[in-house]
Amino acid sequence: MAATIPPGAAADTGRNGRTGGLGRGRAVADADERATSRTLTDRNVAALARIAAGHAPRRRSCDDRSVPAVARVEPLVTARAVRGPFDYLLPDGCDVGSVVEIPFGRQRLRGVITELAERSEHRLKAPSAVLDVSLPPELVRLALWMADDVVSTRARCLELLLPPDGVGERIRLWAERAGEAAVDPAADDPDAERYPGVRLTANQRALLDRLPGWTGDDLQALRRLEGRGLVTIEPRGHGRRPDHVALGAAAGAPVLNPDQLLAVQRLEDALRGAGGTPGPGEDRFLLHGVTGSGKTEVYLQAAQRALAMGRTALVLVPEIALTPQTVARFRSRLGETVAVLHSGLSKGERRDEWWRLRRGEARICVGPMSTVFAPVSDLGLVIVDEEHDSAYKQDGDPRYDARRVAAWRARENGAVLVVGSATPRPESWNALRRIGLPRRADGGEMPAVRLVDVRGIRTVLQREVHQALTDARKAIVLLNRRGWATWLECADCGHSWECPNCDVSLVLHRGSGVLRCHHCGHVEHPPRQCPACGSVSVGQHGLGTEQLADHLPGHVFRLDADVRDRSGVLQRFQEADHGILVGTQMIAKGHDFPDVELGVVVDADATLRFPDFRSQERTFQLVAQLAGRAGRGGGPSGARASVLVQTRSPEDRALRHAARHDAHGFLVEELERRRQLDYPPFSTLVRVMCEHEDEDRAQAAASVLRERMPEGTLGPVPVFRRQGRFRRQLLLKAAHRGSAVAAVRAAVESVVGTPGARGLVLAVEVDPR
DNA sequence: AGCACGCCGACT
DNA sequence: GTCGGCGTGCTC
Ligand SMILES: [Zn+2]
Ligand SMILES: [Zn+2]
Repeated sequence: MAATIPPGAAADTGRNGRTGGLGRGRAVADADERATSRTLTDRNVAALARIAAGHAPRRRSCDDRSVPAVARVEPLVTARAVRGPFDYLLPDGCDVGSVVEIPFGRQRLRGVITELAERSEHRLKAPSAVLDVSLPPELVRLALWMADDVVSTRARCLELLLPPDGVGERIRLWAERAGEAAVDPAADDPDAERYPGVRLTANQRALLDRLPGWTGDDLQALRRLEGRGLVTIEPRGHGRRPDHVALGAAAGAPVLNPDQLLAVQRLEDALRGAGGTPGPGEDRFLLHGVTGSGKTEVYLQAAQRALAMGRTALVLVPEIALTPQTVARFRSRLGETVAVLHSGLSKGERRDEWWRLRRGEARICVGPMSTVFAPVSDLGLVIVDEEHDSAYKQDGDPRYDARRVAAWRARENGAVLVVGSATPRPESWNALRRIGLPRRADGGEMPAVRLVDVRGIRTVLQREVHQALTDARKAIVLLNRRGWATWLECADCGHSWECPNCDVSLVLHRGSGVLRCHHCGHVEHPPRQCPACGSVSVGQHGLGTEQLADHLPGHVFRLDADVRDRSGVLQRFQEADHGILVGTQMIAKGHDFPDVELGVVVDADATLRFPDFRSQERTFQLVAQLAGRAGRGGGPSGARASVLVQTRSPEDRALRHAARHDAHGFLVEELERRRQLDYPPFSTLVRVMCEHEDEDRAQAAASVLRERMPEGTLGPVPVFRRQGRFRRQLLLKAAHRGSAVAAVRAAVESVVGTPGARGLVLAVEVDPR
C-alpha cells in the first residue's frame, strides 16, 4: 500500500486541515490505522535487520525503482546543542515537509522531515505519529537556507514557518433542514403555506427559516426538531477569522494618474514574463514614490493582475499597527482571498489563516514580518511596503531580515519583487530596477524644509522655531528620547545614577515617578539627595519627550512607548482642530496628517552623530519621512506646510539633500561614499557579540573566538554592560557574504560546544542595523 | 531541551 | 556513609 504512494504525494498538497492541526495527527498505532501501522512495524523489523547487515532498506515502488526509506528529521527544539538531523524510518506517504512526532531520548517531540535518504548508519526508530500539518518543500528549503544565512538553527527557523502548536480546528454544531422540512416550497412566495403538512409552532417555523446555520441558544429546540427528523445537526469546523475594519462597500478601482499607470504596466509586463527565465534583477523593482503618491494603489492593481494569472501574492508592511488599513483596502477590492498573518492574532486565528493559505482558499497574505512565511504556492508577486523601515529586522534569535527573505522567496518562485518607499535604502536603489512616482496623487506640493542652526543657542527650541510652533494651528514635533530627563547628576560631587545591571544612566520618568533603565527595565525611586555627598541639588540633564511636551505652547498630545493608549492619542490629534503632537520616531510612521502645517525635528544631531555608517541614511530618512507626513494641503489659507530641522551641522550632506527633497542626489553620493569605504552594499558586515556575567570570561571567549574567525576580524571591543552581562564585540567586514557567514558559523559553533562556554551568550548579526 | 550519568563537598 | 550540586554528553 505504501509502495504505491509516489514521493511528494502527501507532503506537497495541503492536506485536509480539518481534522485539526498539530497535536492531533494520526497516531501510527491508533485504532483505525491499525492495519497500516502493523505492516509498517513488521517491515521496520526487517529493515532494521538489513541496515545492521550494511544494506539500505528498500521499498518497491510501482515502477520497481528503489526509493528512500529513511527520513532525516529536525526535532523542533530551541537548543543549539541539538545538532540534527536525526534519522527515522520513513512512514508511509511522508515526504520532505511532513511533520511527525518522534521518540527522542525519552521525550516525544515534533519534528520536520527535511531530507530523505536510502540508508543510515544508526539503528532507526519509527516516528510515533504523522501529523496533519505539512510544509511545502519550498518552505523547508527556505528554513534551511535561513538557518545558514543568519547563523541560527534549522529547528528555530522551521518553527517560524509552522502554524502555532497546540490549537486544533474549532468545532461547532451545524444544523440543516431535513426530511419533510428539507424543501421550503414557499421560499419564493411569502404568502404560500410554509412546510405543508408539518405541524409546527410559530417559533419552530422561525427556527426552520433561519437554517442552515450554526446552532446557538436554540440548540434544545433544534434537537427536538432533529428528533422528528426535520433537522440534521452535525459537528463541523468553524474557521476563526480575524476581525477586519470594514471600509464601506466594495470599492472600484480609482482612475490612475499617468505615473501610476506606467508603474502598473511595468509590473504587469514583469508578471507576464515571470516564471520564464528573466535576467538577474529583471523582475525586482523599487517603487520610489513620495508620500501620498499612490503606491498602495499600484500594489493593489499589481496583486489583482497576479491573481488573475492564477498566482498568489504577499504584501508586507512594517508593523502590526499598519496592517488593518492595508488589509481593509485589499479586502474591499479583492475580498475573501485576502488573509492576514501577524503575532497579534490569537493562536486559533493564526492557525486558521495559515490553513486558508495552505489550502489555497486565500491567495494573498497581508501583514508584517511573519507574512513573508505565508504557506502559499504559485507565488507570483512579493511586495514590501516602506522598505526602508528597520522594523523588517527581527531582533529575536533567528535574526532574519524580512526583506531578504522576501527577495529569496521571489527568486525561488520566479515571482516579481516590488519594494516601495519614499526614502529607499541605498542597497535597494543600487540593486533594483527603479520605477518612480514623483508626484503626490492629489497634486499637492512638498513642504518647505529649512535647516535651523542651533549652535550657540541655549534654549531647547530656537526662537523662530518656538514662534512657528506658537503660530501653527497643527504641528508635529519629533524628539527621539523618551522620559523627562535622560540623566541625573549631583551638582556638588558629580555623582550620576546608573543602572546596577547595565552601564547606562537611568532615565527620569516624572509621570510614573521613577528612574528607569531603558535597556533592562530596572526601576528605582528618584533620589531626594546624593548618596555620595548628601547634597540635595541633583541636576536633571538631557531633554526627553515628556519634558518637551511640558514646555510646548498650546494643546499638546504626546506619543511614545510610555503612552498607554497610543491609537487614542493619534485619533484625538487627527480630529483636533489645533494642537501639537510630540513624540519619538513612531509619530513619523504610517499615519499621515493632511492638515498639519508644521513639522519640527528638535535634535537632528542625535541621529547624525550616532557612531554607525548608516547614520547619514537614517538622518535623511528621518527628515524626509517627517516632510512626507506633514501637510499635503497646508493650513486653512492653503499655505505650503513647512518643516524645521534644528541642527548644529547645517552643512551636513544628508540634511541638505533632505531639505531639497533630493533622494536621488543623496543616494548617489551615499553609494559613492560607501563604495570608497567598502561598506555595504559593497561588503558584508558580520557582528558577533559575546556576553557573560563574568567579565574575564566574556573577554576570554571573545579572544578565542577571534582566533577562529576569518583574518581581518576586529575586536574584541568592550561594549557597555547590559542586563548584568559584560559584552565584547567582534566585527568582520567581508567581501563575500556566503563564505564569511559560513566561517563565522563554524567559529561560533566550535566555541559553543566547548567547556568554558557555560553561561556564554553569543549573538551573531549579519548586516547589523 | 530534557534527562542520566558521574564525580566532589557537607550533612543525617 | 549517602544526598545532591551541576558539569558533561547523548538523543536517530
Ligand atoms: Zn553628590
Ligand atoms: Zn539596566
